Amino acid sequence: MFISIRKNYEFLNVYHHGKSYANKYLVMYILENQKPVNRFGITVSKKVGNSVIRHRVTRLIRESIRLNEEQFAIGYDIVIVARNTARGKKYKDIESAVLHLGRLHKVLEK
RNA sequence: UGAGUAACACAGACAGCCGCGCCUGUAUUUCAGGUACAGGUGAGGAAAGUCCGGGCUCCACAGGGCAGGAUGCCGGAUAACGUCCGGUGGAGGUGACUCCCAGGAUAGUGCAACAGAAAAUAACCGCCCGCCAAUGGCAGGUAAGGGUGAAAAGGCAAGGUAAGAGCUUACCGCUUCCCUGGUAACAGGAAAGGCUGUGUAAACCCCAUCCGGAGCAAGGCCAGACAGGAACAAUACAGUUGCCCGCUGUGUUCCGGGUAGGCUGCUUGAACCUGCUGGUGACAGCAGGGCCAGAUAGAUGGCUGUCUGAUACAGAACCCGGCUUACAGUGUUGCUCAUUAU
RNA sequence: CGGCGUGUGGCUCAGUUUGGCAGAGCGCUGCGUUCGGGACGCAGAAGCCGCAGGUUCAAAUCCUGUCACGCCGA
Repeated sequence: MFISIRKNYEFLNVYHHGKSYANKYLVMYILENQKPVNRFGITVSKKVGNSVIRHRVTRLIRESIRLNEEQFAIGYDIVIVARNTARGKKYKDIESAVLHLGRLHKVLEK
């Protein structure tokens, strides 16, 4: 499993000093961390829905990262924020949104 | 067959591949731990809302009084409850059945808008009688009638009367007492009384019963970091809630500085399943069986295939008993009513 | 886990304590005024008081449940 960002100050650091791109379903913040690994964080706000819907979106994003982790360049902190429109979407939609944002950030190696 | 009513049950399943948390075992290693492999296990009927009750932990092993809060027909169940069961009374339904915060208004206080004479110690119109200056006025009697209102001073009939009136009587209602049945609420019956009083207690209140406070971020252990200064006070301050008493302890407040960790509590329980017994029932007892989540930014997911079609509400966070609310689609059983056939 | 508050015309708020008529300002519509507009004056419309049930003769107000939003503490 990938290494996750856990503490609130780490999230705030990425929000304040990182670069962001967004598409229809997701927002991706990215910041270089001078480490030999990537760290990922997932944020789903209460506006997206109730606990079951938020958890579902979190799982889809996590699965997308797990299956595509080797494509990412090394040495970044990456935070993915789900938007309201992400509720109820299928796995293929979320995966393509993640890969699209990765290409915008030019961190995908393929 | 149709309509209805009540009580339950399910909440997608199976197979393959790739992944996650926990436990156990084996191997390895830098050995309070990490990694790899194998096996086992892994969200709900409401996990939800947090509306009640309890366990557990700490605070004087938990005290007294006032205040405050909750409950409210009777009996029972339970660890406890505002929950449940069985009755009583009332309401709805042809019925099965369902619903009801259902104590006290002669303990006291308050309120009853508008209309109406009057909203609670009744005389506006009307009716009757008397007097006078007589198509009118004054004094008195009268609650049968009128109109107002949500509600009008027991209802209705007969007797009675100047006109009337529980003034008297029959029936009904109410109150008191007695008898019978029932643990009781209450029901049935008999007698007496006089209708001296309406409604509201989900108005204040009274009565009875119950309630100490805080909450797993409770509480305990380990490791680590830092820097102290000022003010107040033993008639003070804190520990526990609003207040007082009692008890215990010695600090409290402000400024500045530091603090991003780990372990435990953490799941064997007033539990669950099956059967028997007792009880109308809630429930209780006995026997047997197995262990059935324990995460800590938070574990159940993705893809493919089959099953007509795969879809509702919704995610444990210390635990348990209830209540309330949300919910696609199904299934089972009992009972009631209507129609038809035999 | 514990506690508090707010839902009323299109918008911002009173009224709830002590039950009986739903109000104010801005905005909107019409008329007047002005050469025209603004300002001003006059008149008017617009609300099942978040939802459901109950108590009461009568509920925005009292009681119960529920929904949404906001805030505070650990």
